[in-house]
Amino acid sequence: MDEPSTCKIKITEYAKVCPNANEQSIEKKLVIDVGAKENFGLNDVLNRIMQGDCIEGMKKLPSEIADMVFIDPPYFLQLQNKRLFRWKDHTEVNGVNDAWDKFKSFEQYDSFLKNVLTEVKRIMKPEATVWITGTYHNIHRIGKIMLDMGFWILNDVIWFKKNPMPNWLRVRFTNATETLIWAVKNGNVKWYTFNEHLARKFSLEFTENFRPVPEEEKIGTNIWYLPLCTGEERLRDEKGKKIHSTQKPEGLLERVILTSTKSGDLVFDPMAGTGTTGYVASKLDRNFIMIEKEKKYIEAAESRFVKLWPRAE
Amino acid sequence: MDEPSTCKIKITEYAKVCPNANEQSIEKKLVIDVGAKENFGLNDVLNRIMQGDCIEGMKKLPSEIADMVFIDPPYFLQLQNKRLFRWKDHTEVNGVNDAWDKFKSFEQYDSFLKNVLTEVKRIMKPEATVWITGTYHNIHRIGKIMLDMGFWILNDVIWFKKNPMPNWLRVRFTNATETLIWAVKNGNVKWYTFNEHLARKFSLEFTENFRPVPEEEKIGTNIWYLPLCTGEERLRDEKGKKIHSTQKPEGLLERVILTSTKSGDLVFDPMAGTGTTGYVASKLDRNFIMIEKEKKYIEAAESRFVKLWPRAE
DNA sequence: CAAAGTCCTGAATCATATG
DNA sequence: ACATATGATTCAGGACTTT
Repeated sequence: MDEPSTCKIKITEYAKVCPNANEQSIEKKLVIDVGAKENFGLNDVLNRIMQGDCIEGMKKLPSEIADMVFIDPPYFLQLQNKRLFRWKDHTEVNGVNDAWDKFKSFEQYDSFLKNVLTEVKRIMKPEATVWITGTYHNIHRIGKIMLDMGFWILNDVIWFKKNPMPNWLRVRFTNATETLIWAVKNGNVKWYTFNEHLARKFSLEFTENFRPVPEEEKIGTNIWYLPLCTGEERLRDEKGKKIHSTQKPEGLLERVILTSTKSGDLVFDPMAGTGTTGYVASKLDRNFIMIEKEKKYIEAAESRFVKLWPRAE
Repeated sequence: MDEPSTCKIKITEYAKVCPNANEQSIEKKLVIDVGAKENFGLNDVLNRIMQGDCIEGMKKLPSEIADMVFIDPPYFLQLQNKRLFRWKDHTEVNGVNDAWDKFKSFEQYDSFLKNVLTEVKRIMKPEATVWITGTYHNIHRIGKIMLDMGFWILNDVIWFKKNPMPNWLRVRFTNATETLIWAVKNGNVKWYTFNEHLARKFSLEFTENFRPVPEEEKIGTNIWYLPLCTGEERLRDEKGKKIHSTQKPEGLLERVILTSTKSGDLVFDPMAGTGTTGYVASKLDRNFIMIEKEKKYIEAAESRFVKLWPRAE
């Protein structure tokens, strides 16, 4: 809209930050090891992915640098190693079974999230906002921790999935939603960014496909109607296997970023996975800093940026 | 559907339970004081409202009697009075400001809810389910407590309000949802009641508002699209002032009761307010036990039952 | 080439019975 | 406590295949 682009980084600007950038090494330069320095300045990490533990990485970052933080933590699904088959074709449902989603106890999970949120709070600018995703497995634990830490919740935003996996044993409602908590550091923060006209647009996008919407009805509600991450967008390996079991759709990040940041803002993601947050941020003229531990996810993220950013001359 | 009506209580049956029932005193007999006895048997309280403190009342009830429990607790909106008026009900400055929603701290709120849930768990039959409502102010605290207590969450159900109060200051998304947690006592419970065909029906109503009605029913997703409690349904005093600031719509209780109970089941509500739970349960051929402290709410509830139940001969 | 049909799969705490 | 077999059929979106 009418926000000025203050510090947009594309490859030419990016090269200034990373002076040794060249055509052959661009993929390397996107990534910086968390252990590379004692502490990182903003220019060390701007529009880069820090490879390593997120707590360690965050502790090395300056305070009050991020305009918005997006956190997609492990959900701690506790699937109990049960296997679920589709009767029709005897195929097995490929659920989340990653090591990073396993915790020994609620206490351990809570402790991890509290440590994350403590550093996140420090890294946030005074007027910054934070988004965090979850389902009923984890979102309540997170919300409770945030309230206890003084975070002030602005909204619960409901992601209503267009194409959820149906509950075909019919023992529950089909779980078609995820919840995003949107919050500021405390109740005194008033000047955070909220682009209300875009919130309206996203809220009514699906309604308007089906019927005319009266003007008075055009409010930006806290429900987003979006499909899962599938098709071309889903990152897969040579064998066609999905690289990350819970890759978020770009559309979700677009909504998060467009409603809660301005052009040129700095978006921080401490658990980046395949880098959807920074990738979308960059496409939308925002800057980013991301942290991710697993190499295979980082490599997938790199492949996205290589396509996005033209090579340096 | 095809469930037999096992122990439906209308006024004639009710008179058997309360042998001194007669035309003049029916309204009194609906209510029983929590202090009336040391302990209550099922027949003492079946289809009656216990007047008094809910913890005290629950402690006097037998174990494992309820097939389903519905809890509409205080939401604890009071942290910073300035913000409240934006978020609750139709009135602008005159939102929820009731004594029952005031707690001194998160700890006090948590403690209250934990005590409630401890008794609720005891009162639930082994295969019973429990519903509890909230917004982002309180639902996360409740969810966390429930998980810690071993409750096993089946679903988050999102009540998407047809007519939420618009956020006219445009500083947040319009908060158009409330969340209901639906749970069993622990993860081993498998034979709880879930009427999947009705879940589908309710889910379809959402769809109907946004697109042409499909030929076949959709899956039963965890989103319900319902208006707030307004109009005729809203209980008001002589001056037209609403009696309860957060009266739940009957449609919400219909969905809760129809999807998770069978005809003849016993529904328990420890914080009954104006008695919507028992009123709807009774209309749907379920039995109820309710507890409520405030006399003005109980009188409003009585007025509903007087209309519902014909006088005894 | 368009249209229609097939196949696969998704953050899922999805059941029961028999060894 | 595991592991395995059985049972009996959900849906939207997208990629792919066939007509």
